[in-house]
Amino acid sequence: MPRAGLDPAAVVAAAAALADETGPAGVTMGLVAERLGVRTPSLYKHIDSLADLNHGIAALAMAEAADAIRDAVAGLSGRDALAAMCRAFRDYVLKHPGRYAATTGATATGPGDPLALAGERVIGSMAAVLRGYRIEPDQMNHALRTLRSLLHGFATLQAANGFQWDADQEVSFTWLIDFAHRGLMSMSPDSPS
Amino acid sequence: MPRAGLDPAAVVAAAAALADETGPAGVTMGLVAERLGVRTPSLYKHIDSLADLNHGIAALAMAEAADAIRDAVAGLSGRDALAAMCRAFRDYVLKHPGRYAATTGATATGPGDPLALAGERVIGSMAAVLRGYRIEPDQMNHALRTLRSLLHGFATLQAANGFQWDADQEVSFTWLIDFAHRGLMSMSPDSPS
DNA sequence: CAAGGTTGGCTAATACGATTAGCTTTAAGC
DNA sequence: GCTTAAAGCTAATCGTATTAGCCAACCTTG
Repeated sequence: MPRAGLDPAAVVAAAAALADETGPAGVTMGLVAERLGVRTPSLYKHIDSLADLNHGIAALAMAEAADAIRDAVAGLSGRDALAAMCRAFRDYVLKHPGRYAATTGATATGPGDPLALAGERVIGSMAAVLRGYRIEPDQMNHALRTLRSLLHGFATLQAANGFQWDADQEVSFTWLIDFAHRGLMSMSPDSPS
Repeated sequence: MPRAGLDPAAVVAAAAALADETGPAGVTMGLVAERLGVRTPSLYKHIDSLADLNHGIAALAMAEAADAIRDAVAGLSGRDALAAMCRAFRDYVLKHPGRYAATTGATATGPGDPLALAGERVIGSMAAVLRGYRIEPDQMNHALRTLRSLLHGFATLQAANGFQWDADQEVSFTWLIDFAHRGLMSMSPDSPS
């Protein structure tokens, strides 16, 4: 019996692809194994458990999202950077709804956890964008959380088809970006109360 | 063997309580049955499946959230209404993280689905609050989606302990409300671009 | 190149949770 | 007091995660 040449990253990658196709609940050890041309128990040579596999998918998704955002905002600033970041994040989640869904509920085990590190990279790119707005330094964390909430919320709701009625979601997202831009502008210290 | 006097609502209520205590993954037919003093198969006299039970939990959570928001904004308008609504929603999710988590991923089966109806009630209260801002009628849907995304995102991230660093989350939420208020104000048609 | 140990795959077995089948008793209505 | 639908039970089935233990394939080292 020839070897399949697997490693943890390959298993996680196959599971992530499966998650995107079937949804997070469709990620089963049997299906992942089948896709890799291997029997189910063999997966345990590379991952600890299904929970561990989901954690790996979440870390992969967060890292890919961080890359997408970093690339999107490179060379941009101000409102252009904000818009590019929002779209990059939203596009990533729409393109990979299953693996991003794995991040909801996944909790980092510690500061060195790849999931935590990837999350830090996302936050870092967001912070760079926010530097284009005149936010007081001691309010930066609040602004980051708010922005992250806005994007996470929109992306997950849209990915889950949570928006029932059918006004164009692309127009809504453009509206959201405008709203965020104006809100951030008005939070600068010399803006009227 | 005396009867337990169950009905679908009682089963869903017990499951929802369990979800809050153990997380959504902890909701198992066996545990729900045990909590109701009944054997597992008996639950199937009241619900169709575990998926059906989760759907019921989601509908319950959405209905309770709708009630909380309705009560919170009663008699208020403008910025006060916005703040009260945001806090009511956030507080509800923090108080019932498990059952609210059931709404992510639950999808309404049709227009008459209780989950859809409860969602409409939430949207309705949000729309009432937004009427205090001068939003163009054809942009109301965009504003609703944006507001919902913001709240859903913040509440779920906080409930999942997704905010790693430890700046006071209450202060962050106050900042978020201020941000939303200013953003909405500036989206009025006579505001500068 | 041959020996030996480590790794990655396999089959078989176990455990647990969801679900179904079919029986029995309760309780509600006539 | 009967009849009957509903609500509970036990027993059985099935799918999925996980573990145990075996064997072949690769890598190392002489």
